[in-house]
Amino acid sequence: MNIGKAAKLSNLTVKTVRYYADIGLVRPLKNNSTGYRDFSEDDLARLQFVAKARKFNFSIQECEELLSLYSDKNRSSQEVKALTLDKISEIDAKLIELTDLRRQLSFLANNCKG
Amino acid sequence: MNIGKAAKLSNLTVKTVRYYADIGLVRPLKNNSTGYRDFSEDDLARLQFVAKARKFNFSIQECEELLSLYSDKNRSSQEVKALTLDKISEIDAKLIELTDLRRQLSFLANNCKG
DNA sequence: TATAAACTCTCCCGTTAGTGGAGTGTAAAG
DNA sequence: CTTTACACTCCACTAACGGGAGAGTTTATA
Repeated sequence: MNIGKAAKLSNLTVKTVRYYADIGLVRPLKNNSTGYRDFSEDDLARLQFVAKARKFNFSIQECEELLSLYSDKNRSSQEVKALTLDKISEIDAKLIELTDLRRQLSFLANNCKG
Repeated sequence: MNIGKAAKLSNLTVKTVRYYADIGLVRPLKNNSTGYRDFSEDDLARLQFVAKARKFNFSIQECEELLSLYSDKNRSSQEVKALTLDKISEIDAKLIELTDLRRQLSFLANNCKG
């Protein structure tokens, strides 16, 4: 699929998708005559995953680590599992903090006469 | 308190705190003779709040809006309440997405022989 | 079939939210 | 009293994009 469709389906801008292709986060085929990028379903899945993870300040490098869980055959499964569990506990910490942030704001809203 | 303590208590780096002071997010007093910044408890509270909110990609501008809920007397309380409720629903959306991200990773970990 | 609209490309500069380091002054501990 | 820790300014650099120019491509429409 073309970049516009890939962007739409992953909730990213065309600019961002192009950037991700430039840094090798996805590697779409390139049409030799037109130069248009051609994104596969796998590319799309990666984009969708990154779009989510980036929202929570996982850096692009961390996204790459997480993506490698899907595809990298060079890692031992112990290593993969350990890394995954690690990221899950990071997410759990974020969930707690986010809930706390919500509580703070709720408190504000409730104590507001408006 | 000095910048080092403020940084430690807010889980930010000294550099970041200095940056926040530069852009006026906090306005510590300045010792005339030494040039050292002097952070109040209120400054600290602001720093702690921003430290949390920034983790979830609220921009600095949004952080300022949220901080104004605490202190800005020029806003009507309706306006304040509306803004707060708005941010709370953003947080709720983030909570859902984050939970979904966790689910995806858990699935990976469970299906991993490691 | 012409042509306009919509999409794509590369290139380059701008922005946000910082980080790193040099060079220098200040405070505290031995 | 001097070493160590902490503070300051200033400048350059980074990550992760966004804006827009200038040019080619594809699709819809007249």
